[in-house]
Amino acid sequence: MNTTLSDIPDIVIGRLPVYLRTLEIMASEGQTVASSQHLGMRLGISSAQIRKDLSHFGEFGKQGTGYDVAFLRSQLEEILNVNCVWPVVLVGAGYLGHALASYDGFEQRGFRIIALFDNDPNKIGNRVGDAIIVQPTSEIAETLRRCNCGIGMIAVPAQAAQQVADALIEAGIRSILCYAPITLRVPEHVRVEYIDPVIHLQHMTFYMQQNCVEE
Amino acid sequence: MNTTLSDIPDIVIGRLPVYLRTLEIMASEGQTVASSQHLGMRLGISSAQIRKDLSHFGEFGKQGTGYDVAFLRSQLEEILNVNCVWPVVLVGAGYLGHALASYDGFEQRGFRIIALFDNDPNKIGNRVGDAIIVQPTSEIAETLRRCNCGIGMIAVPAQAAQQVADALIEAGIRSILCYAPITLRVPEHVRVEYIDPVIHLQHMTFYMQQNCVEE
DNA sequence: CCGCTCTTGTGTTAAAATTCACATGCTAAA
DNA sequence: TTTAGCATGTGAATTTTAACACAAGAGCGG
Repeated sequence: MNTTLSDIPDIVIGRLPVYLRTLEIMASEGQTVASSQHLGMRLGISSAQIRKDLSHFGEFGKQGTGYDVAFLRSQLEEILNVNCVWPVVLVGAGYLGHALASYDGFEQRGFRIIALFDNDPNKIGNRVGDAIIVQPTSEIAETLRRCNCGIGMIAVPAQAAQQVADALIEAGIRSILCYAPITLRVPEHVRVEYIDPVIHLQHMTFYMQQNCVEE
Repeated sequence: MNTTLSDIPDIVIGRLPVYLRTLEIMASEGQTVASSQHLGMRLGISSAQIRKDLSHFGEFGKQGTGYDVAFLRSQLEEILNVNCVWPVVLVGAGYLGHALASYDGFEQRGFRIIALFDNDPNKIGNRVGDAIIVQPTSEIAETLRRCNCGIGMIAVPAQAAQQVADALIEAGIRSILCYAPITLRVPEHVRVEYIDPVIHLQHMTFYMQQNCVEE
């Protein structure tokens, strides 16, 4: 650990949440220590990569033993800034929006959906999940400001997604997780990540011959 | 193009679906040609990378003009094996399973969910989406064989996911798209990709200071 | 036909990511 | 205490990925 945070490769950062997720599971299984080799086997990556990744942030292991699961977990939570709960707003109250708003896996891993927006008058006012009421998209800006919320998720149809992104950006969003199958145009200071299952499926079919029927 | 398909880096393959998706959108916008620079601007990557990626598969462009959108699209569809419709089975009929089963964006991009499984007796027999009936998980093997289906999606809670994956593998699945927040243990010949929104959110929060409240 | 502009495809270079390999140090058992 | 077995952290080597830069070709206006 002799570099500044901004020098650490983004690809390394991208693996840390996977390490953290695995440590959570191992903790729930009652395991108290984990070697880089053990972790690597579990994740299908090399032990050297895990050690090198972690070494960017400090020395968390003990020679001859490995890593203390609880300790490394807390260190990773701190590094990733998830030893707390981040408010997140969600736009889109379709099937996907419902699924996300109802998902109970966010809270324990650092996130809480605090608002759900849609511009369908039939949906506005409906309750989704335990405590979320669908609000009109016109209230995005105010909610973001009031809750000091920097993260948005977009779960609207592709043709509406850029417009929604623009509204979020205008309201000061800093990070967007986009489920719509498009690449958003955003200013430099806004980070966007994408989830599109078809991208993954098409990646898979490249390696699959045969078995493709119809049309 | 002087290499075999297996020599092409996986990271290159991973970008092709993004190119294809963008070409589909451009086509729907009425654009007939696209230069690598134009495409690169739109995607936030360099034009050189796009040209180099495509050059693994052939020469699709025209100097001075760029690429014909319809032609490049059809070439990419062929390369990715999505000029057809792949049958896909889905396991898990919770909120997420409903969202996926109801999503109309699969069909036009090469995939059709042909079966939905769950082991909750209260869900079995229910209709989801237009034509899908929830079946018991015990029927996975037979359905896979009957439909000659090689792709599965897992949308069950984390603690059930490995068991579901094992059943799919036992039934001869070749690729799995896993929405459960765990890393699956699978044999060499089975390809797995993962979708976990929290991984993306935690990647984002690394770069976000402040604004994290509570707990 | 000429000259200018544009864009591809690719050889080369540069940068980034991963793996190797080992000195160092901890643990446990005898 | 000594010895054998492990596992870390990290420079160095290797492999992979991305960027550069340009010759060659196409289009277009005059």
